[in-house]
Amino acid sequence: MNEKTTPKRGRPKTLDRDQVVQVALMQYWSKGPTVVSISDICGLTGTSKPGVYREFGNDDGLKASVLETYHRLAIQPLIDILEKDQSTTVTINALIDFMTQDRTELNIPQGCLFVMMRAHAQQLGPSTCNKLQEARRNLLDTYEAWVMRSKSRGEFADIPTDIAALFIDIQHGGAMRMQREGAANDTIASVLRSALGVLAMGKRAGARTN
Amino acid sequence: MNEKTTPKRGRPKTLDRDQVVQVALMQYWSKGPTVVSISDICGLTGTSKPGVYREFGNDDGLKASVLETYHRLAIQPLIDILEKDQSTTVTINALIDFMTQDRTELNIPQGCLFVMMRAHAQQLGPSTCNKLQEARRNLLDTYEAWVMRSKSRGEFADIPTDIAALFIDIQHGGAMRMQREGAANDTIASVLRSALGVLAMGKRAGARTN
DNA sequence: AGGTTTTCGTACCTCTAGTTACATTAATCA
DNA sequence: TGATTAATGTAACTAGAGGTACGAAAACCT
Repeated sequence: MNEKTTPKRGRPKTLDRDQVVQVALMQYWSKGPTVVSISDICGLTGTSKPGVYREFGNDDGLKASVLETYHRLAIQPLIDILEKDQSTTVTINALIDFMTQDRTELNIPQGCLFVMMRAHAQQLGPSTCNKLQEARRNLLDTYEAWVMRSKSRGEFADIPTDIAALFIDIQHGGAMRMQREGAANDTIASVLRSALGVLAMGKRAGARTN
Repeated sequence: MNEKTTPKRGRPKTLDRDQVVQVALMQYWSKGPTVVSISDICGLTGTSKPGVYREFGNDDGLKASVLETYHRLAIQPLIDILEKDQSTTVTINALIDFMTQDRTELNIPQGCLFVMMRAHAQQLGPSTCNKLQEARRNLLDTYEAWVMRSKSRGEFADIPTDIAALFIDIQHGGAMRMQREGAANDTIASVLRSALGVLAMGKRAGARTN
């Protein structure tokens, strides 16, 4: 049910929801989610403010929609890498390659909108924050599932699963932030190799129990 | 020269610069540097807005002053740990202990103002950004110096110095962000042990050259 | 054609941020 | 006492943000 019914009554809609989301997405991603105003987006899309408010309710609604789209667009590929059943080291390398792609030649902004939004959560509305939490849980769960599969193959270091997931999350965030601040992708890749390299296999000297 | 001359001429100053900086510091630290307004700080310190502007020039000036104070207060101790000549593992443990102190019982906000400011750099003025860069270079240099000393003692893993410094920076930022988001200090410490543990000694299996 | 329905966009509102003009106050000096 | 100096704080201003009231427009149905 709830098929996109096409009621022919009334003035036809001209507002292009997807376009607004796309433009907002690129703006938030390239300039920061708290720096771009609704008016900016209206100007860039040629829509009116009431149009945007009719479609998304409010600022929070727009940002939440954008985040949803961003998840499909930029986070899912990362998840896909983790869910493909490959050896641990191959997956790690794929992750690194994915994170350190050359963004300029793909016309994609540097950094990660999800990571940026997390850092600006204080200035975001409740729906956006919910979606943020959701996305985070989703990612952490994916990390954990991957770690557990890796462990079952005996290919993973002796680190508690939840800790490992948080560790990966930190490296991802760090890489995205470095990229955003202009670091060379080679440099970022080196750091990631040093960091994620630990996860594969080897027993490490036990860390202090403290 | 330029001793704090105490000219008795004119109306005596009542504005307490240090108090304003302290209050602003705590506000920025606990609520985020871009969420607290000048008016808020005026309200909390009982000073007038023109008073603040006379003293700091503008928002940017106040934030820059706060960051300077924050550096002395919260970053220097971390630097001190690194500059104390101790074995690599002892230093690492000291770093972890320092980062995962219980903040609530010390009446110190969670997280790190410096890390937060970096994430909000787009919304900060030029002086603040300069001080931010400066502080970052200072930290990275300290990391590098420590790494080199560790290496010369043969106590450090086979990782390029600059990469190691960036790696440490990421772990620090990650830990501070986790703390801010409410993670338990024990959890954070576990992640840090897994992460920083790599730095000490052992030859690791060479990461892919790619 | 005239009513109905749905969307449109101009022009506004409110609120808060950063910032400043200016008259006032409180001290010293002559 | 009155001039000088240096600080004070009230009360504004400007700009831009999020958000909305409301009449016009564009389709349909009868």
